[in-house]
Amino acid sequence: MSERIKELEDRTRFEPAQVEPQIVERWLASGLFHPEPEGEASENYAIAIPPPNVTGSLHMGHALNCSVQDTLIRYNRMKSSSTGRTKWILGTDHAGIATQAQVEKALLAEGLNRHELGREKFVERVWEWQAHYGGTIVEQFKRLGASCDYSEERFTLDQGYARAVMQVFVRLYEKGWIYRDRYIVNWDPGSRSAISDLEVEERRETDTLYSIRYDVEGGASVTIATVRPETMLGDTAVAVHPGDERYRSLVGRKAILPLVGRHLPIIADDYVKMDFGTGQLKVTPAHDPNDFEIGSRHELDQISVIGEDGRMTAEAGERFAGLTVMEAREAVVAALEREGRIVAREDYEHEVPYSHRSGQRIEPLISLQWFMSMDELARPAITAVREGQVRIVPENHQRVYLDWMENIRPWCISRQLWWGHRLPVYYCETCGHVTVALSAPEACSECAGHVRQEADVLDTWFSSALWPFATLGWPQATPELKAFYPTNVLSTARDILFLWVARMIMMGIELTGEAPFSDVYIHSVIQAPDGRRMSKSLGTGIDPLQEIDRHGADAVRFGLLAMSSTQDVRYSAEKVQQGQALANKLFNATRFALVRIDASLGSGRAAAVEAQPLPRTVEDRWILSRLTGILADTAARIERYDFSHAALGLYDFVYGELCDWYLEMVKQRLPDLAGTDSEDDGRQELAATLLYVLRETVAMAHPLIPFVTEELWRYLDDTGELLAGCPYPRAREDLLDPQAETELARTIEAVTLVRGWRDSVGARAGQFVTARLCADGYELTGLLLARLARLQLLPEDQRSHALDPVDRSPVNGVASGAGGGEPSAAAPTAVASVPIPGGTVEVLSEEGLDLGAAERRRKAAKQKLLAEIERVEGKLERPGFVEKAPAAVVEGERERLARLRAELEVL
RNA sequence: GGACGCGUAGCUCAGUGGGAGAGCGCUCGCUUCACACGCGAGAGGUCGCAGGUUCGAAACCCGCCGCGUCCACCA
Repeated sequence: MSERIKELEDRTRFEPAQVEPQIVERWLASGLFHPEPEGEASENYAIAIPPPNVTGSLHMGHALNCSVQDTLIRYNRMKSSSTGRTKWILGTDHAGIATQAQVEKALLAEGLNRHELGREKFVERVWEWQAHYGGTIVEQFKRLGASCDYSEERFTLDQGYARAVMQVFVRLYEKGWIYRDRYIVNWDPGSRSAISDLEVEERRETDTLYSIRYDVEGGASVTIATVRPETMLGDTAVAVHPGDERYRSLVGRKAILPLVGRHLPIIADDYVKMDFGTGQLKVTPAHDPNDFEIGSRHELDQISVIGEDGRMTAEAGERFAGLTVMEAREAVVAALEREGRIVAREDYEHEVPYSHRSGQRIEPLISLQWFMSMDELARPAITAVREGQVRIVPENHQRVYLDWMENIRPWCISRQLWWGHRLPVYYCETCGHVTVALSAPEACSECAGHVRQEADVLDTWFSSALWPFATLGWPQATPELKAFYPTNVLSTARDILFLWVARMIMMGIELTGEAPFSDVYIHSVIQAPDGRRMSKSLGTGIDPLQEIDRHGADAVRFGLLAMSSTQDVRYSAEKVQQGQALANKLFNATRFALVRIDASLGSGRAAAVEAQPLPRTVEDRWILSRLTGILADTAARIERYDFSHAALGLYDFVYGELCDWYLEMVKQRLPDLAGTDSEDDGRQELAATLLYVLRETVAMAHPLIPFVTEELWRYLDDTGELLAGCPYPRAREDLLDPQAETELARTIEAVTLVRGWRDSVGARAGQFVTARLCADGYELTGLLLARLARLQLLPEDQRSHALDPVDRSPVNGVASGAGGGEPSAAAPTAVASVPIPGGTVEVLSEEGLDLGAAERRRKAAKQKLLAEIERVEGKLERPGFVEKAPAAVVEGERERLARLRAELEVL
C-alpha cells in the first residue's frame, strides 16, 4: 500500500481546522489567484469585490457574498483554465464617516477631540489606525477560501486611486455637472456633516402634534399644526391651498408670528393638503425640505434658527439661542402656553429621519454644499439596463432600479469630514475666484491672491463609484484594464443598489464608455434565525468566523449558499451542518474507495486513475448516467446564479445516489487485501469507473466546497496539481443511459419496500430472509436486490434468472447457495409475499418473524391501495377528463391504475 | 402611501397545473469490514384565509390576513 493512501486510511473524519490553513497556504503559493493581464476582457472573467470598510470585520453578509463570488470565480477559473484568465479584484474602502467616527471615539477615550489635534495630525492618526486595525477583513476572506487576487490589493485612498478620483471631479466640473449651491440638506449633527438622501433612515416614532394659533393682522387667526414647535421661530409664511374656499379671504394678508412678532405673508400653494388638520400650514424654508421648495416658489426669506452644532442660533432670538433643539422645543411650548396659543395637543405617529451613519436625528438645514446633477449621467445608465447590456438578477430588481433612476435627484457629494478625498477646489482669499484643478494653483489666476483649498471631502460613494476601473489603473490604459474591464458580474446585497451599483454604472459609462459589468447579481439578505435583522446592536448577529471554527469553511459556504434561495432568508444552522456532513461524507467515500482500490490493485492503481470509465454492470452504467446529469445541472445552476439548488443538488447526488446506493452496490466488487488474487476479475475496470466518478464529483463540487475537495485531490490525482487550477468537468452525453436509470430506479424502490417489510416483521438487522423472487425486470439487478435487502434467494420459480455469469457469480455467492445447495423436491410454500415493482418477493421462512405484524401491515397496505385505486378511478371517470386532458396524461393514469390493480392482486 | 419577497411536516425551506418532498428534530432498529458529523425503517401536512379560471389548483388570477425588506417630502 502506498504511503499516501496509508496515511489517509487512519483519518476517519474530515477535520477542517487542521487542513484548511495548509490549503490556503498552497493556494496562495501557487500563484493561481493572480492572473497575468493578458488577452481581452471578452475572453477573460473578472469580478470586482465590493470593497469592505478597511477597519471592518467579516459579517454574515460578507460571508455570503464571498461564497457567491468565489463559487463563480472558481467555476470560471476551472472552466476556462486553458482559454482565459480569471481575476477577482480585491481591495478595501476608506469609508469616510465610519472610519473617522471610530478614530474619534478612540481619541475621546484619551480625552482628545479632532479639533484639538488639528486636521493634519488627525488624518495621520487615521492612517495609523488603519495600519493597525485595517486589513483584518482580508485575512478573514482567506479563511473562507475566497480566491481573490491578494497580490494586488487596492485601497480607495491609494495615490493612484486618488488621482483617478480627482480627475473625475475636474472632468465633471468642467462639464458643468458638479456645482456649488446653498440648498437644504440632511444635516447629521453626529458627524457634523451633510449626508445624502440614501444615508437617511426613517424610524416610526410618536411625538406630540401641537396646534398653535397665530393672529392675523386686522383680526381673525390661523391655526397651524406641528410636531416641531421650535422651528416656528424660523417661519416666514403661512400657506393654504389655492382652491380652499374657507381661506380665500386670508390670502395676501399677514399673520403675526407669536413670540417673535414677525409678520408672515399668507400665501396659496398646491402643496398644502386641505384635509389635513385645519388646512393651514406654517412654512419654515430653512428647516424643512418641503417648505424650502415652497419658499423658492414664493421667494420667501430663509431664516436659519438651528445651527450645524444642533443648537439654536442667534436668529432664534435671545431667549432661545444656544439651547439644544429639544430644550428649545420645551421652552417654545412653555412660552406659547403662557400666551394661551396652544389650541390642542395630541399623540402623533410619524416617520422621523435619522442618520444611518451616526444614529443621530437629522436636522434639515440650509448649507453651502457641492452637488452633482445626475440627469445626464442617468440617461445612458437607464438605457443600458433597459436594453439588457446590464442584466439585473433576479429580474424584479430591474424595475426598482429603473424607478429610482428615472426620478433621480442631485447628489450632495461634499462631506464636512477630514478623512477622505479633499475636493480639488481652491478659493482665492482675496477675490473669491474658484479654481478647480488637479493640483493647487500657485496663486489666484484672476488677482494673484492667496488660494485656499476647500476643506470638505467627497462622499465615500463618489470614490467607490469608480471601483471596477480605478482599481485596474484607469485613467491610464493599463494592460490590466484591457484584460479585465468591463468585469463580468457584480454581486451585492440590494441595500446598496442605488448607493453604489447605480452610480458605478453611471460613472462607468460616462468615463470609460462601457458599463462596468454585464450582470448584477443581488443576493439574499440573511436574517437572524428569529426573522429579525441580523445586527450587532440588536444582539442578533452570528459571527461567521465562529461558525467556520465550529463547522469548517466548506460547511459555512455550503450552508449560506443552500439557504439563500429568496429575497430574505433566515439563518439556518441546519444547512451549515448539512454542509459539514457533506464534506465529511465525500471525504469518507473517497477514502474508502482509494484504500480499497489501493489494497486491491497495488501499483495498478495509477493506471486506473488515468483510465476512462469502463462500465461492466448496470449499476456502473447507472452511476455514470446520473453523474452526467448532475454535472450538467450543477454547471447550469451556477451559471444562472441558482446557488441554493447547485448546493442542494450536489448533496442529494453524493448522499442519495453515490454513497447510499452506488458504493453499497459495488462494495463487494472491491475486495480487501486479504481476499485478492491476481486474476483479472473486473477490479481494474471497476476501479477505473469508481475513480472517474469520484474525480468528476470532487472537481464539480470544488467551486462550492473548495477545501475538502482540494484535500481529496491530493489523493485522487498523482500529478501534484492543485484542483483549483484544473479544468471543470464536462457532462458527457455518451454516458447517459436511460435504460440503466429505469432499472435502478425500480430496484431501489424494491429494496426499500422489502426493507420496510423486514422492519415491520422484526427481522434482525443482519438476518438473511429466505425468499423467492417472482418478478420481471430484475435480470440484471436481482442479486443487488438480494444483497441490499438481505434476502437469500431460492432459484426455483425465479423469473429473473438471466444473470450475467461473468459479472455476478464470483462476486455474490448468494445466488446459488441459498438453501445450502439442497433445494427440496417440492418448492416451499410462501408464508408472506411482498409486492415490489413488477412482481413480488415470496418469503419462504418464518423463522423469528412476527407474521402477525406482517399481516397487519398487509391489511394496512391494502386499505391504502384501495383508496388510491378509488382516487384514480374517480379521476378517470370525471366528466371531461378523458376528452380534455392531454392523451399522455390520460394514458399515464390508466397505466397507473393497471399497476395498482396488479399490486392489489398480489396482496 | 408605493414596490418587492415570504406564509407547505415541530423548525428551516424545496416543489409552481395532473401521484405532497428534503435537511434538522422526533420514534423504532442497527458498534453491518468508508463515515455514529454514520446506516436502515417510520410517524408527522384541511400546502395562511376566502373567491375565481380549469376536466383538474399547493401551484395561475383577484381579494383579504400575517411576517419581512426597500423606496417615498403630508405638517
